[in-house]
Amino acid sequence: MVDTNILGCCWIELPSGRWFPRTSTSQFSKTSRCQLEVDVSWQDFISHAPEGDWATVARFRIHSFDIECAGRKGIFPEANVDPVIQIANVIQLHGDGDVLTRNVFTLKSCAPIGHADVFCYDNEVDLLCAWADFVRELDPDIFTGYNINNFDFPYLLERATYLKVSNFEYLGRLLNVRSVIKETVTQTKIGKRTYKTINFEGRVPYDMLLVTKRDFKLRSYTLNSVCQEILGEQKEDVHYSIITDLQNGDEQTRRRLAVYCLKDAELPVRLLRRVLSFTNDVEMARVTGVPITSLLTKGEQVKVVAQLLRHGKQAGYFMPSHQGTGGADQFEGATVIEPVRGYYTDPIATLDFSSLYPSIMIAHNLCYSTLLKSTTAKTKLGLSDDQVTRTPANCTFVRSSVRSGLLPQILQHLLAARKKTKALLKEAKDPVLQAVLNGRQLAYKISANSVYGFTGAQNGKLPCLEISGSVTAYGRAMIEQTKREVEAHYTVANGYESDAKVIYGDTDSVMVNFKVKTLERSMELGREAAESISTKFIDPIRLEFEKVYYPYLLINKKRYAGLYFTRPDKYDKMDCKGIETVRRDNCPLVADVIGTCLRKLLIDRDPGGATNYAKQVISDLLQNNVDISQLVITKELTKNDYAGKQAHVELMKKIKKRDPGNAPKVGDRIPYVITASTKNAKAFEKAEDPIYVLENSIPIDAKYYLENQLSKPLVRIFQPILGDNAESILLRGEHTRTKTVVTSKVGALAGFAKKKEICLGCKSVLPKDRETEAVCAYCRPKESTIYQQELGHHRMLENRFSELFTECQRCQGSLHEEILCTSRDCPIFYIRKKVQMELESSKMKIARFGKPVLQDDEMLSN
DNA sequence: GCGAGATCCTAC
DNA sequence: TAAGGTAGGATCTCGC
Repeated sequence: MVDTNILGCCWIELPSGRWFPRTSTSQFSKTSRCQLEVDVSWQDFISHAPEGDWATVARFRIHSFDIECAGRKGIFPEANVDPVIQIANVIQLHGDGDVLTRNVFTLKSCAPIGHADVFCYDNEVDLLCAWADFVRELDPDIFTGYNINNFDFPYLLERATYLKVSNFEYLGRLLNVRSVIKETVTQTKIGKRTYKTINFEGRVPYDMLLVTKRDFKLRSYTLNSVCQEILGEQKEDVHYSIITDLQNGDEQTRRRLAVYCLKDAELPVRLLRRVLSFTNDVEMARVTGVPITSLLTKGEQVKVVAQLLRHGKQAGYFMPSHQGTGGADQFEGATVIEPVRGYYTDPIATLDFSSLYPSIMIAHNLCYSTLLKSTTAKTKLGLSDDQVTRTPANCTFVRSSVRSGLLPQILQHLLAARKKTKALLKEAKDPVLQAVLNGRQLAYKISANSVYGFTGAQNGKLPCLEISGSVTAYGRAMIEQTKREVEAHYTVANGYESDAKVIYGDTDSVMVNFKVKTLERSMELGREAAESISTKFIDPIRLEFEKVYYPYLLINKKRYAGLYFTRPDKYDKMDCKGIETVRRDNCPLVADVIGTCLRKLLIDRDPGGATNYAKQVISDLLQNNVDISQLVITKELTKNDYAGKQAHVELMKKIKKRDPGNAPKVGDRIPYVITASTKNAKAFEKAEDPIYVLENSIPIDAKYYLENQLSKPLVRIFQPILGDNAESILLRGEHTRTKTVVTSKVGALAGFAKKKEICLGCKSVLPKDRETEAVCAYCRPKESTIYQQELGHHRMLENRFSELFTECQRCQGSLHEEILCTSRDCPIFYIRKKVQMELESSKMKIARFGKPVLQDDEMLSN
């Protein structure tokens, strides 16, 4: 055996020519082989299905369910105390439009439901037993629901164990194998976290909460909010404290609960049908060779490891088991070209390296198995200069003529497979097949891109900073070279109309101002430049012309907006990068205003209209005419211990005391609004739960929203267009005068402040002895007219309220029941609440006019 | 008032 | 044995 460990980081060459890990045999059998075995076990029966066999995917049986438990006030349900009272089930075949079955298992009687079977049980043990039997008989391929991994499944299993329900836990397809909760406690730098995993041999738990969190960037991830965003429909949101009351009522209130529960089981199925994520995940599982569940519960690493194992085995390699060094040295990343900030009314062409990092790794044969670790390795192995490559990061790799690396092979396979899939996609007619192929080509792309990250993951399975550092170093050199080539070639001296200028670039792209007037010419030059510069790089590195921005607003590094053209005749979209419109850490008001202003500026090219609009919004804001749902800021709670004080963290602590059952946990996004308070109060002291604010009429700090939320983003987008007086135009003017704020029901002063009654006609303060009257002496002659006005206003509010009420009833699917919904994601909820308050106050105003006088016809009719 | 540091979220 | 990476803007708190 020849030890050549200088070649490669930890590989040993055996006489047979095969490559084995340097780790001992015992370690190998404990880790690598285990992984290989798991890799081809039953778990990914789907991922090993033949690649062309997409039709089988469409017939998987999906079982979606949702449980309700009777919790206690202020306490999150605990499985050894609070009973499971209902389980709703919805069954569907994947790819089918129609639901096969709907049913609900209830504790105690429940009135019949038109569209679902109802099974009632007198005791909980029978209910759970029957449900488990139902699952086994149904024999689903896929379990789904919303938050089933972290709530419904663990709760059911814990509850069944507590109640000693016999045989409940046999929920998988293997006889005699129980589904058990495995808890792993991990200590990260973020804090202590426990993960729960449950085995269901032969079935795939596919939690839609995990899917939406992974695939969509949303302000809120409640089922309600997600459905609103993705399906465009709301569901009612019943506060957990009401559920117990409904259960303790009669068969009608339990039916009410069952309908609610059924909806929660049905929505995940609809989500699944809409987002096609399962199809994509099946493809991803096939491409990478990872069980589908891992795609939701684990990170990017497992995919790369699985591919390394699969391809490595084929090529005769074994993967070494790496001991995490916990190293913390960072390596240098990509270059971001210093932007030439401004508003461009010339077309700006964008050139991109496609799949930059994968193509670098292929082009330079960067791999664990081609790295020369020591400086003497080259001479020791007798390699000549043209057999090795020295990277800009000062690392040496052997060329593919000596040995072709494993990573480049994997990447080539992925890129070639993607190309093939895209060609098939072009010819595909069937929409299901199109979706499958699109998912597959996407999986190939994502897979290829995560290989680089894997080599740079220091706490990962097999980090190799020589590779990742070299990749980024090549990238930096390439973007610089591209910039130089463009600016050197496209000059007046070379016969072009102007000297081209690279105004910005990030990692793998350059934005070029060719200083030409038309889209056509810019595209033509862009294509030409991409073509000619590509020839200066090694295969398969390619620079491509992708799009033209016209006009283009370049605010800062990683912050810009522009109209995106791929053809000269019509823009594809307005593209915003890094600007408030795409960020979730501000309130919707800011995102909407900035979005609208940008559209007015870039699409309509109407700066006047944009400023007027912005001024109007500022005026509305200061006059409290902006709906509270527009002012809700959400931020993610990312850890348990924070160094400094922050609004969302302090609010979380407040809610924990007030309503512990509803307290947010790490990983949740916390919604809050900023309320008016003492003058120099910090923002974290003024943050409050939007619903609490609404229910207690706490005034909003409009000034905060103007000064700390709206003003800077507005100035940033207007300044490049209007110049330095943008700020004075927008923020100082008649429209910024403030109106008095509504008084609060809570707070230190609320008990002392005595509201002075004013005349409903001229708004003058009424003298003390006439406070109960509606108008002052001066307005007395006009009293009838003023009354009519108030009445008209009151009626308008009544109509508005009844419209909103009907809308909520429609949402909850019933027109003759009380509305229980308190969804903090629903704008209608906020408006309904607000109109209700206004209606109350209007009623009181009208009462001040006294009893209607009978002679008045108008009043008689009321 | 200013700068450092923490934090969030995004671009690539 | 849980975990792709770095660059970077914006905002807020806190200490000076």
